[in-house]
Amino acid sequence: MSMSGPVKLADVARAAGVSVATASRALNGRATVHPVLRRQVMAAARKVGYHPNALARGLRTQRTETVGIVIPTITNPHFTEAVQAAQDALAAGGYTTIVSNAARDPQAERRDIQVLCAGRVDGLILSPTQTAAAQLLALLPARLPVVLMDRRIAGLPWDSVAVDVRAGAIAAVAHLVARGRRRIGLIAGPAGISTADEKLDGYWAGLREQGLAGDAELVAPGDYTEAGGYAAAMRLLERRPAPDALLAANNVSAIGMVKAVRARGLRVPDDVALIGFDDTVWTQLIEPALTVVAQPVGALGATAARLLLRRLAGEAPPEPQREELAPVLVVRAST
Amino acid sequence: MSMSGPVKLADVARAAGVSVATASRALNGRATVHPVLRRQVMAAARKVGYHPNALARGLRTQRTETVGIVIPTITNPHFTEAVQAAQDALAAGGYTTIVSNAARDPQAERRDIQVLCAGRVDGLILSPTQTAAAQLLALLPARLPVVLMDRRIAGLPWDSVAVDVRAGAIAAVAHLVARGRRRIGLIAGPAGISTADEKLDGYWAGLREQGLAGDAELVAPGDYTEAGGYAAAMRLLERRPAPDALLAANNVSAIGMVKAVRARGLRVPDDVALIGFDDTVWTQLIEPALTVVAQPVGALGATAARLLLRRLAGEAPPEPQREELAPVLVVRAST
DNA sequence: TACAGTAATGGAAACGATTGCTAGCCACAA
DNA sequence: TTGTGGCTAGCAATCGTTTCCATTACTGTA
Repeated sequence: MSMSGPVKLADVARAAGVSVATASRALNGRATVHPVLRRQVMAAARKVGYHPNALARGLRTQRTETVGIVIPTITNPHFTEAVQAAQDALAAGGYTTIVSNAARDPQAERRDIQVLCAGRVDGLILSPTQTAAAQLLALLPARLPVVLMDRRIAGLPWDSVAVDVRAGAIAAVAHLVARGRRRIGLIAGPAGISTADEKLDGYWAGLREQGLAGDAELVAPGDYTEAGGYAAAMRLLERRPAPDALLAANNVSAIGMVKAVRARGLRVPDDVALIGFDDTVWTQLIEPALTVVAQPVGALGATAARLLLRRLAGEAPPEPQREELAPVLVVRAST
Repeated sequence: MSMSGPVKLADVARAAGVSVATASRALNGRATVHPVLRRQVMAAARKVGYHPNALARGLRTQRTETVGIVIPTITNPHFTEAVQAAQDALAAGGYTTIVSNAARDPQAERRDIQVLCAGRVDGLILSPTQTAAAQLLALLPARLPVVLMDRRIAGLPWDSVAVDVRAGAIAAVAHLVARGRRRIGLIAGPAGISTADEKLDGYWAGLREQGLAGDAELVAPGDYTEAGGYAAAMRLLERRPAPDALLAANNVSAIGMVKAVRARGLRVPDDVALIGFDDTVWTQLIEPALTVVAQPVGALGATAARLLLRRLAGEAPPEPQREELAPVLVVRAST
């Protein structure tokens, strides 16, 4: 019973008194196996505690029924909600999902991507952060179906889905101006990431649309972290004349923004109005509740999954599909 | 160039003018291969865009350098922070990590566990929710190193690490009583999950230690969800005499608790004091800030990783190790 | 020059599954 | 009795690596 290594198909076959081939067919529900033998095999498998080796099976069939999802941080609800939704959709399509959070450094990201795609998955959903387009292409097997989620990267022949955050930023600026704000500070995201670039672009476009010149001094570089958001907000609040509104480029830096405003003892929205990106759990719990550009993160994941499933089924047109989701400005007490 | 299927080692060997054996040795940095040939092979590999097939390699070597982590929900920071920490520790040990969130139903949980462990990983970190001990044992290959994280399950021969939440609940009750509270309501977790059971146990033990009889009417069954927490809090607040304090068994149900108290228009802590479990991002942002039993979730993950790495290295004693981490009561304005 | 000893290479056997092909068996009809 | 055909079961090839083992080439010494 407790002899050598893991129990394999051959053990089942021996216990059932049949060949490996028959055992395999019986367990996989293949047609041509006698009902009696099938039952024998099933019983034997249970008795010896058989678990098929996914590696061997995948090697032979060239399919793993598994897709990989690579996200920058597993601790940001923006991504985990998307993953959750993607996972549900993929499960409905018969695929299991494995998640890898890259974060850390570019090298780790590349390594993680490589580990995942080296034959382990049938497809990939990617939200790359640090790795350039050319490198990504070189990293992945040419034929592997890939969907970019929450990222746009020029020159990659893959489907992609993203939220129109440029429009979101424009809407946020318009809303603030409608509330009488004129000096709007932006806590930007890291340059080079498509979402950050688009938000910055939308910020300027929004000001232009409102007939405002804007002030480069009111744009503080950030890095999508709480500490970065705090520091950026602090710097912006020192500008003179002072900003009468702040816009944080993502949910994490918004936390830093809120803390900075409180540390300064400013009243919201009287002294300064606040807007964040992404509607996370705490935005309605704080006082005053935070106005946000809500992103349909669930739809983000679900759409990515849908695109990938279509590719996997071979039903997608050859040219890359490009889906765009609309954000929603949720107005609350902070503006 | 763009011919059939994925490029394999044989292609590299052909391009470099060597045998597959030599190509393999060169790429793996094995000793006995001539420097010149090695360079040739490396160059050839890069040129043809070679990526080793992890399935084939794993099949041959019987190792994947990968560990799996199965958690109930990827959207709860309690788990994602632990995963993050575990991942860092495992990466330092040379392992990559794949995460699977089970949630949904018991069947999905079992399927996910099985998918992961079927030869794909060298070890497993598990926070099982729905699956009974006996089933778990049957599910996994006998020799697979497993660590239970944030769960205690009797009768399983595996290492485990958990927070002493019983002590946490006792401390919470003691603190409330010291603040003059006598009717303490508990929004419990789902019975059967070790953390929920221990918190409940600690709640009663805490009352006993304070010389209070307690009142079964003040314990509301919950399910670790926001909706459940809201409903439970609402029910508790209807009791007469009314509770003068509420304790929520986890971070998610605490959100429901806070919202219920606000919906009732009660003042915190004057009308009712509040305590939650787990110190998440919003606990300091709300007004008044929430007193919590903070759990060392990072240490939870790191410890799980450490235990697993020891097992993988074969350095662990045969009997299951059992680590316990201490929670910390963080007193804020809500009590 | 011959020989021993070392270093480097290639052939081929695993790893554990799936599956095309062949062949045995049996019933039935001629 | 013999031929035909439909079910089934088994043999053996295959997936892409790694690695054991044998073999070859080369170095240095007697």
